[in-house]
Parts: sequence; structure tokens; C-alpha cells
Amino acid sequence: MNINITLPDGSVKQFASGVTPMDIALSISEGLARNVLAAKADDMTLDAMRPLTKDCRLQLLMWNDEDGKDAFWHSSAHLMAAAVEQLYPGVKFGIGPAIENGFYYDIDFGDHKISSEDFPAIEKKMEEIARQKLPFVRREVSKSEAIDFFTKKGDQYKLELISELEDGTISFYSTGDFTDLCRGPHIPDTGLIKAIKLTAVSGVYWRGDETRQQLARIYGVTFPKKKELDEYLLMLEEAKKRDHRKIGKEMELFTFSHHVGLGLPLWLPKGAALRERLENYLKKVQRKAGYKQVITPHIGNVMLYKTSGHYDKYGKDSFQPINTPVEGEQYFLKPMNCPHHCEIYNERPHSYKELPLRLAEFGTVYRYEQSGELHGLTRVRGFTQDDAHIFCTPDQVKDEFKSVIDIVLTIFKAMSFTDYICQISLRDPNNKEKYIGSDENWDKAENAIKEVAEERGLKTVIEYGEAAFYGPKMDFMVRDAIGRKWQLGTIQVDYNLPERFNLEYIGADNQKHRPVMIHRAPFGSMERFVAVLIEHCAGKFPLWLTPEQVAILPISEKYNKYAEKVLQLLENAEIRAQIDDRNEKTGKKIRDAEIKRIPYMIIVGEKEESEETISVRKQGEGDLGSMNVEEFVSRINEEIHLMTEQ
RNA sequence: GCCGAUGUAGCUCAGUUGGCCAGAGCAGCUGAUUUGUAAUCAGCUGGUCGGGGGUUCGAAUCCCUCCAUCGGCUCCA
Repeated sequence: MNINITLPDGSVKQFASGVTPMDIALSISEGLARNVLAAKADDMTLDAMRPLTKDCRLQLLMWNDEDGKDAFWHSSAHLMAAAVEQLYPGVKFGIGPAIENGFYYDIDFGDHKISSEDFPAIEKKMEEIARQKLPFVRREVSKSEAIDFFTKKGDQYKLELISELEDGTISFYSTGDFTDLCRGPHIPDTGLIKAIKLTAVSGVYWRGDETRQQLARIYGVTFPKKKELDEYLLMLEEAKKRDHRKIGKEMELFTFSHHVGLGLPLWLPKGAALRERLENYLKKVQRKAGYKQVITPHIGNVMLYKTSGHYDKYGKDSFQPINTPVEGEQYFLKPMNCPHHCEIYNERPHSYKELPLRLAEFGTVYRYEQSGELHGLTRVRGFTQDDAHIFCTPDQVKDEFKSVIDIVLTIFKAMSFTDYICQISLRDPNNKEKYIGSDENWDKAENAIKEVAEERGLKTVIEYGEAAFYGPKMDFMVRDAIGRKWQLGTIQVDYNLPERFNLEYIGADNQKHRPVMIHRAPFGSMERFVAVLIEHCAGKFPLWLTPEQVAILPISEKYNKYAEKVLQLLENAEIRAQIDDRNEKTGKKIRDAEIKRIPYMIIVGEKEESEETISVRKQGEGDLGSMNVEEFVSRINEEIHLMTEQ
């Protein structure tokens, strides 16, 4: 009997029933077959060695497919388990999945205390097994057989997992002597795993439950080529060098103090000035786009958050209310700005002619995060959102999205973020009743978002079912200079708060209507954005933003006067410069300016003084020769203009 | 919050089984040098060895406790 296999290019081929994806790969080319890790038949992933018995769409999964990597890393978890079992007989296994960058396995080592010192031995054993090219052999077993096997082995964790599975759906995978309960899929054999690195060990509870047994979780990562492992390790090293916490300290941008409190950043003069430049830049862009700045207090009456619904949802998990001593009123630290802005909207009636109304605020908010969740500037308890709320008619949603996207893209350009995608979160089409707001408005907004993304030529991913219950949204994910993904700007439609705050406008028909609210924050928060920017540029900020743009280095103190004169000219041109008049050699001053990541150095000595010129050196590039101050100023201004023009 | 690791000068780090006044480099200060594109030389200052308690003749080192930092903590066997 023959079956029809539809390949990704749309072509349909006939094969005998029982053909495996690997056979099909071989029929195309041997080189292709060598790279096949697993396969996807319709929407199910499976081993490349599993026979196909039905018509299906077939995709061969390689290293570059997410599902291919998953199979590779999950197989690596088995490989590690096999190695661990050989080295430490009697250990018991929890679960061992693939994760975003590699895999882990939770293991009960009994009395043995595992540490990273044990890694080299395990890695060596893994390499040894990998070289044997052991196949991953699948076997379907009955529930009683499965229970039997792990009872003999004495592995209570696997037994617990099996007890939750249905008979007839259980499978084992074996690699050499190691057999594991596993759904698969796996790669054809261990020989594909060429490079192995165990990265960390940590204690976790079985099933995340504090009351249960503690297991050791070993993290690792593997690659089909040695070179890819080297690149990965290099990336990790580079990431360490770029850590915003380290650079923030070196460049004196921000700090923390236990006396002030956990997760509450203190912005130092240079960091505060940098942040102010960011704010001023965005304010200018927003003013042009018709935004109006407002200012609201840092606390709000509990009633405000009961109206908004945030109290019911987050009340227990936030900073607890502040009570007034005499009246006994309750106030919350502001966890978001929207309710305040809704109250500003409600201050008086609005005509449709006033819409859209765009209220912007750099609003500082406070949210309780568990102490262990805090991390530098990316996860804090107090932060400032570059927030704005747009109140508009349903028909205006599209144009407003367009205008917000333009702001986001302007900012990305000014920060040299060139690689980004936009993620659109829409309703789950099979479960429309769980969303608030009319079907008509949702359709309108969802279509508008999709159209705008296309008109702006954005690289887009659509996620169905990811929308909030109160509206669809668009998020921007940027990839930084070393390839890591960060979520930055957000644009969110909201049908809920206008309802709860009873927001209205009078339409052309002289009837009351409900406006749509759009939340948006191109930076997200100032703290997080600065952190991402630091890691993206490794502290070498764009010229317009960096704390010190120019270091003036007099050759000796004889030329300090001339240096002063140059400084004055630069200051007149609003260029941020400092003189390094320390009693040091020029080589030392250059070195220090390079380390401090100052983009331009100006060297002045006898020649420059007599000729009224300056010698210019660019950070990381070297000597640019001599020029006069006016030429230098226009060069700087030109460079800044290119990045920040709107 | 929970598990694990870590905490020595402003920064980076020595100090190995408890034992003489706790060390180095960088930074800072003072002096010499007056310097031409990534480190001039010399001297000096600076530490309640995270806080508190304990063991000991004696603690940076051992024990307890608190604090902070770092990594991890429902991701389908």
C-alpha cells in the first residue's frame, strides 16, 4: 500500500506505507539525511526512524529548526543521564527536558553531593558514549511493564510520572544500557552530538514543591559541531563583559544601597544625565506626535484600584497599603499610571472632535517582586515607565498604531537597534467569549494592527490566544549586538478600563460613546531600557547619549591654557568634553580615555597651539589627524544628526 | 520566599591544615619628571576580613545566626 507525503515545497510524493522520514531524506540526498535530527508529520514531531503509515505533510527537522534543536538537546539530556548512571550507579532520575539554550536533568544522587567539579568526568563519559553512535531505540510498553521496570530499578520519581499516564501511551527509549521513560522524539543516534558542555548545577525540588525531595539539576548544552560550542562559549564570555551591572558600576551610572532597599536603583549623576537625555529626546518626539505631558502622584487611594480591577487581581501580591494616621484612609503605591490617566480623562466631558487625546507621563511605579527575582536594572521594585495613554474612537485605532510604531522605530534607529521583530498577540479564535469588548471592535483593532504592521514592512509573528482579556497588543522584540533577544516597546489596546472608569465622549450623532484606550511604552521602562542599551552597546553609547563625548588631552601642563580654550569652544557648541590635565604621559591618558569608552579624544600640544588646530583620535579606531575646532564640531553634529533625525 | 554558592581596602584579588603588627595590583594623595597617540618613577594614605553571637590561650580561617550579592526554582515522562 502506498501513502502520499506532502513536502514543505508543496510537492507530493508516493512511498510505501512504513517508510521512515529518514528513508525519505535519503531519497532526496545523502547530505540532507546526515543532518536530519527528527521530523514533523502534520503537527506531530517524531523520530526520523519512526515508520509513517498515513498520508501527511512532512517536514524534516534540522539543527536550525526549533523542534530539531529540542530533539537534539532532549537526546543530550538522555546522553548525560546515561553517563551519570554509569559513573554513579543507583542514582534516580526526575525529568530531563530541552530548554531555551540546552537541557537539564533533575537527578537524585542519594548521599553523593554533586558539584561542578564532577563535570569534567561526566562530560568525558558523555563524549565516550556519543562516539559509540548508539541509536535511540523506541519501544512502546504497557503501563504494568513500565511500572515493573522502574519498581525493579527503585526509581520512585519515574513511577510517580507513570502513575499519571494512560496505559497505551507509554514509551521507553534506550541508548545502550540506559533506558528512560520518554515520549520522544529523539535524534537517530548519539554520534550526532559532537560538542558537550555542562554549565551549572543547582538544587531544585521534585516538581517544584518545597515539601518534597530535593534533586540536583545539572544544566548542559551540546552542539553538532565543535565550532558552534566555541562560539556559544565566546558569546557567554562576551555577555559577561557586557553585563549592565558591571558596566553601570564602572561608568558610574547607577548603584544600589541596602539602606534604601532591594530593587530600588539610585541613579548617579552620569546615569541621571543620560536618562534625562533619553527622556528629553522622547518628549520631543512625542510633542511632535501630538502628545500632552501630565504629572500624577506616586500614590493613589485604594478605591482607584478597586475601580480599575487591579486591587482584586494584584492587591495581595503588591506593596501593602499606606494608612493615614487620623482618617484611616488607605493608599497604594502607584503600580501603574493608567487609572490616574483615566481620572484625568474624566475631569470633564469630551467631544469626538478632541480625540485622539494622548496623555504622556514618565510615571514612576512600584511593584513588589520577590527578593530572589530582582536583577540589576532589569527586574526592580521601583521603575519609571515612559507611559502614555491614547483615548480614541474605534476608527482611529489604526492611525494611532501607525504613529506609535513610527515613534518606536525612530527610537530604535537612534539607539542602533537594527534587528527586531514585532509580535502581534490576538484572540484565541476558538475561545472568543473569554474576552471583554465587542466582537466588532476586536475585529477592527486586530485587522488594523495586522494591516499597519504590513504597511510599515515589519517582520511580524502572529500569536493567537496571546492577547490579554482586555485587548490585542503588539510587542517589539529586539536582538542585541551579540544575538540575545529582549522585549522592548509595547502597544496595547484596552477595552476594559474605559468600561470600568465609565469613559465617554459625545459623538457627531450627539450620543455618548465609549472611547478605546491604547497603552504604549516605546522604552518599556527607563531602567530596563538603559540596561538593555548598555548590554547592546557594551557601554559604548551612541554619541548623542554618552555621558562624556570628548576627552581633551594636553601633552603637558604647558598646553593646559590652550586646552581650556578648546573646551570653551566645545561647550559653546553643546559638546560634552573634559580636560585630562593629570601629570601623566599622553599614552596613559589615551589608554584611560579608551577604557572609559569616551568616543573622541583631542590631543593638544605645541603644534596644535601654534596652528590653532586640534589632533583628533576616535575611540577604537585611532588617529584621525588634525583639524580645526569648527570642523570637529560639525563632524560631531553631523554624526549625531544622522542618528537622531526624526 | 525556597535551594545552593559567595562576601577580605573605592575596584580586581592573595591569604591552603586556626598562631607574630592582614597582603598585592589598580584607583586616590604627595613628590620627581614636562611628557606626541593604549600603562614614567618613588613614597604615602586607606581594611571592626559583610553584621552579631559562640568555641579557643589565640579566629579572616571552626560553629550558630542575621544581612547582602550571584545562579537556579510548574517549561509535557
